[in-house]
Amino acid sequence: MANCIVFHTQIASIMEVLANAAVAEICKVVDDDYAVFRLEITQTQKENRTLRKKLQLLELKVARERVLASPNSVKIIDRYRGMARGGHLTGGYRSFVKPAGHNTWRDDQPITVDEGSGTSTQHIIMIESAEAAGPGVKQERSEGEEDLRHSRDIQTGAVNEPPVANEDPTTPPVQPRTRRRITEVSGTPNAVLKSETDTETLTGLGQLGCPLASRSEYLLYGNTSQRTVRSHPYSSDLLQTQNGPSCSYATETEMIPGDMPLVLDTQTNSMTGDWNQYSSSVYSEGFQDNKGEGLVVDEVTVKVEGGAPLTWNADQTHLGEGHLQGNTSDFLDYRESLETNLNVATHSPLLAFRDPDPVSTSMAPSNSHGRILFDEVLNSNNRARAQGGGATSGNSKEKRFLCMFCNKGFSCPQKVEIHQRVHTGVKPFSCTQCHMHFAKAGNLKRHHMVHTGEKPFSCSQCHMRFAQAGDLKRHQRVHTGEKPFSCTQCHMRFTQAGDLKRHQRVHMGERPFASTQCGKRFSERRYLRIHQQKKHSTK
DNA sequence: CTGGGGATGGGGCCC
DNA sequence: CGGGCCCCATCCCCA
Repeated sequence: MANCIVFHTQIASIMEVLANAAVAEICKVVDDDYAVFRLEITQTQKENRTLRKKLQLLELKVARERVLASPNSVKIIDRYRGMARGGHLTGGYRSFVKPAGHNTWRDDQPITVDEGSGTSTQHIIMIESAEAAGPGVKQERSEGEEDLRHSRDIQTGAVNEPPVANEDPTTPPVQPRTRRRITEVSGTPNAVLKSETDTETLTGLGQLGCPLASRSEYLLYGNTSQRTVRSHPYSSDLLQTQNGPSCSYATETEMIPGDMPLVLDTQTNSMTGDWNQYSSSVYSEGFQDNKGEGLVVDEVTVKVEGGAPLTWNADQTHLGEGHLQGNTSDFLDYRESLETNLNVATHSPLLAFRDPDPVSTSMAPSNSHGRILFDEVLNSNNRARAQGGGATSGNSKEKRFLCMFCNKGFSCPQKVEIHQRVHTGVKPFSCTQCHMHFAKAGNLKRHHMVHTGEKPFSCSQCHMRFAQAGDLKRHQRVHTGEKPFSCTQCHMRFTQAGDLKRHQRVHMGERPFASTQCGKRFSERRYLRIHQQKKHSTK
């Protein structure tokens, strides 16, 4: 019995020793592998850092070479720079900026009053062809001395506080603080787009490493998104890291994507009513030139060639609900497209500094907008074709001017500028007799017939008259019986495409209009409206 | 739910 | 190059 006990004790001790040995072995193996793994990670990270630095150096070098080689090839021109230097920009010019369909106007919305004749707030960015090596964008500082002062103002201001105008210190910051009557803002030189980059405007570019493009083939036409950063409440953080007042670009190391403030988070307000915050920061240099003050514009005179000056009175603040119901969703759709299309987002003013992905943001040396655009253009052709709009080469009329929002190609920069109003919501042409605003002069002219009652198109088969030829054409299907739009799911045929589309909701069971109160959904907006009216009357 | 007209948005072409 | 115009698509509203 005693032997048996001793035997069991021995077995137990042996097993314990074996178990300990096994655990030790396992631990050793794990530790070894872990150490190796960590070592590999560390080495990879070091390699990445080294390569990144090399890449930056190379790009900087190429950029400088290009600046020396071709000083005139890329222009981002502020036609108002001269005004700013002359000290006449205390009020700035206003960008009449509104997201398409944003159905409320605020007094402080900046206003742009020009047609695509080269008198807009936007800038042109020329982009190198895909064949050219290295980044091909140079950006001309546009604010000039005004901007430098602005930068200093921000830098000396309190961190995380929005820029405050000096004109009226009694007014709370960010609130509209001045009311100005602006006239003849469109009287700026039309030749801006053709002007050459002078040497003065190159100041600071060497630091920026934003190169000039030679033999430019594609042009992106747009805004400088760094403005978004500057007007952002956190922008002072970014600005304070800059090397000099002439440089408004932060380098990659300065603008750590992961730590980057999400501009859109703030600007999301713009989608829910504070569009002005976005529009001012991105599109209105007047805003910048006024050190961030929110501006109130009472009245703007739009000079339209051959016509009487058109005025928009800010007191007529609201666009008609009916006119904008659809457009609101248009803008939201656009925003959604930006958010779901990273390629677009990288150069969108909305999202230019939003991307927290260090890879995408590090694409650009110094995070320069130009490089982002450059990268974008390299990929633009296929996408533009996919979007059905932008053939950028191979056409009889080469469309080498690209929209910076959707990459659609146009044959000349003015067309791009006009087209980009689709995205920016800029509507420089205002009706003198109502609140309506239009992106194109022709649309305003056409709209004018609403007020005059002019209906030059008369039906030959009935008494009906129409203001537009297309309306007459559409009407004549009533007489001809032509119903070119047929439902694929039933026998129904329609004279209008919209009728077919509306009808197809019957089959789809689509109910896109939901009540915000009870969530009940309707196939058409009017049913929702009726429902809400009923709810309202029962309260 | 359909028919039909009013009106705007926006691209393209022409002068 | 810029303006004007045409045209199509689309939305909206009312009957």
